[in-house]
Amino acid sequence: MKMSDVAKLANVSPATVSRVLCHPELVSKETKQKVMDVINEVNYKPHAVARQFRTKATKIILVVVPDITSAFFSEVLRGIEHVAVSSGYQVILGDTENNIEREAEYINLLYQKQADGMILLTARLDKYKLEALSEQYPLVLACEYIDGLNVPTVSIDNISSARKATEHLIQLGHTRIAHITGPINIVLSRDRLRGYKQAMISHDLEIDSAYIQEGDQTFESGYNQMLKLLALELPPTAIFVFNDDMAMGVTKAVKDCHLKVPEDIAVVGFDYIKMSSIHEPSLTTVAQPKYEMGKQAMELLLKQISGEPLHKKKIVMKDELIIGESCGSKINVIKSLERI
Amino acid sequence: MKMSDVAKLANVSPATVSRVLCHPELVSKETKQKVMDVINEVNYKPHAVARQFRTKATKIILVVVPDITSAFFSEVLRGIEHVAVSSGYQVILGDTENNIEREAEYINLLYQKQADGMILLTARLDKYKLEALSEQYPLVLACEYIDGLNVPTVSIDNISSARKATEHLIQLGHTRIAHITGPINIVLSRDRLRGYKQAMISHDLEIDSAYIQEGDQTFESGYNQMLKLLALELPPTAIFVFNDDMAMGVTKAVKDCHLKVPEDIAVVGFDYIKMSSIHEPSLTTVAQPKYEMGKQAMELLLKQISGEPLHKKKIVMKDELIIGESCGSKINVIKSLERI
DNA sequence: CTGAAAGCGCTTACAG
DNA sequence: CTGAAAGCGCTTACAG
Repeated sequence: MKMSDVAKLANVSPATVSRVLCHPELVSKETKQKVMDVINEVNYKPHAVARQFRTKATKIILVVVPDITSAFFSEVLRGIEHVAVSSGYQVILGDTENNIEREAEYINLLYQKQADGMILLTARLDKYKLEALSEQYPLVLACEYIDGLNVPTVSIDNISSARKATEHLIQLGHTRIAHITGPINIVLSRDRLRGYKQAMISHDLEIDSAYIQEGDQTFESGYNQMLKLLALELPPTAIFVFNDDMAMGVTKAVKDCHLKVPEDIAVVGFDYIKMSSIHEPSLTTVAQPKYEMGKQAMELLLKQISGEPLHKKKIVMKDELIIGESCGSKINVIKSLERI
Repeated sequence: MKMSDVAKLANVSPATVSRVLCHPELVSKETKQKVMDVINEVNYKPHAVARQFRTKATKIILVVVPDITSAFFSEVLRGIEHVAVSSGYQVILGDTENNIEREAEYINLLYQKQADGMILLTARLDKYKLEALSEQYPLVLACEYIDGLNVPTVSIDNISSARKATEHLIQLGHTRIAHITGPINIVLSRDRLRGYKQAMISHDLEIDSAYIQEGDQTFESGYNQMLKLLALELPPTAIFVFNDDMAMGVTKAVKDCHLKVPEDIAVVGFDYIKMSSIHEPSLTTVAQPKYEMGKQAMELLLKQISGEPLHKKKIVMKDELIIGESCGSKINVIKSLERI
């Protein structure tokens, strides 16, 4: 059943059927009724691809994620999907499984006009390639970003949030504070490390390179890196960890060494994933507004698609230090005051 | 840049360019080379939608998920995506946020020929509607299913796995065994409840209706339902829980009542999500081969799309009882022997 | 307010 | 092995 069949049954031209569907305000009430009756009677559904082909708009956007099974990204994705669907867009999911080549492959979908725009939740590709791409197609970076890149981006200020997390430990009286970073080839890891260092330096605390270990984001690596730190001659009394998964691995390592969190070691994580409050002890951690970041990213993309000018290319979201039991402090929530 | 432009530059017809791209074996070596040179030089990418329109195949499949943020579904989804991408398909993500109407909306994408097929990870729609749909379009149910429905399905045998989980508790000597179900409008909940009852009856244990509580799958509801059970005059000594999220809520409730898992209450969960082994105590739980189920579902869908006859319409995957510390037993893994 | 006609960019059956 | 031509199902600028 196609549009011309509907037209015949309703005794109108295909153009009129199309107008009833796309621009009903251009059609007389009677004609509209007549056409709608036929459409409902035969349960006609317009052929989406034909429409896409004709209008040069797919109403599809592509979201590239480094790992869909991560509790963090799936929340962001949900925010994106929610806004997309309520704006009539569908979401193609691109899981790179942390593989840079797959990241590059998904970009082809844009060149092939399979999608009207793209949101990258991972930004490990070449800076200039991304910049060029962004000039040709609607593109938004979210969560991850690239320094000095002129592409619309939604993220938190990772440097300042890492600084605040570290300062929280300093304010509790700790001086031997370690840091487990994420993979150091990711900007997020470098920025959080920078925030940690800023806090240490501004409080005249020594940065001991043995206190800085690189993890790979997993529970296991948090566990292993913590064992290393505990084996030092002078182990740290507190640690700021790149993400909650590793922070949970850290507390496990502490327990396995017959020490206690927070009595012997204070721990701060990052992300405020669901498990961080269920975990025992519950984690003190930096919350990113995951769902909201997804929504903002999609809205930024929609603006680009519709050709609206962007007032702000960089949206910096507010983070929040959530105080759990893993540092032994009693305060409840320190909201970030900074805003850009 | 379109195909006819490439054709001009290469001094061939558009048909030949198309053949180079789609059926290179039909083109002479020299022509092929000449055309490929031009394609690379101008970086030509075929227009995906035009191709889809012409061939009546989108190379897109739709996956409908009740909740993308669930650790369980995101693993299944990853399995689907992996097979899809390596077969040249893209995945449109349909998150219903547990809303039946949104489930129905996504089905429209099939009627509008936006996708070549669909995998449903949720099956809450009308049975006959689904059966009719399955006759018209490639369709696979995975994880969830509908009794007596003649639609290709991938799942575990939930009744037998729930029976085994309950029997594990019985074998440890428990007689007062409770069960927290999932939302009872979902088949999975009803089937796991049935397995629980079968185990109790076949060991001549009384089924006390006060020992059966309905949860909503969340940590919080596991917590709340367990508090109810512990408030009974004669509380249970063991409990089989519909899923791991609720099982973690259960152990939290037990602790908050100054009791211990497994010493005072033994707990069995379901799903073997990542957290269940990190949790303390680690959970005894039923593992479903999540990733593998996703792969199988996609392969079943691909067969339907390519018109291959299906030997088996129902694929029943093996489950496995993972023994953690939450029941106090020492055995390691009881593999299910059943297979269909 | 409505219709006739063109055309979006490909692929493929047909002819040579 | 290659080309000319038709056509996939819509939408929209144009004419009336």
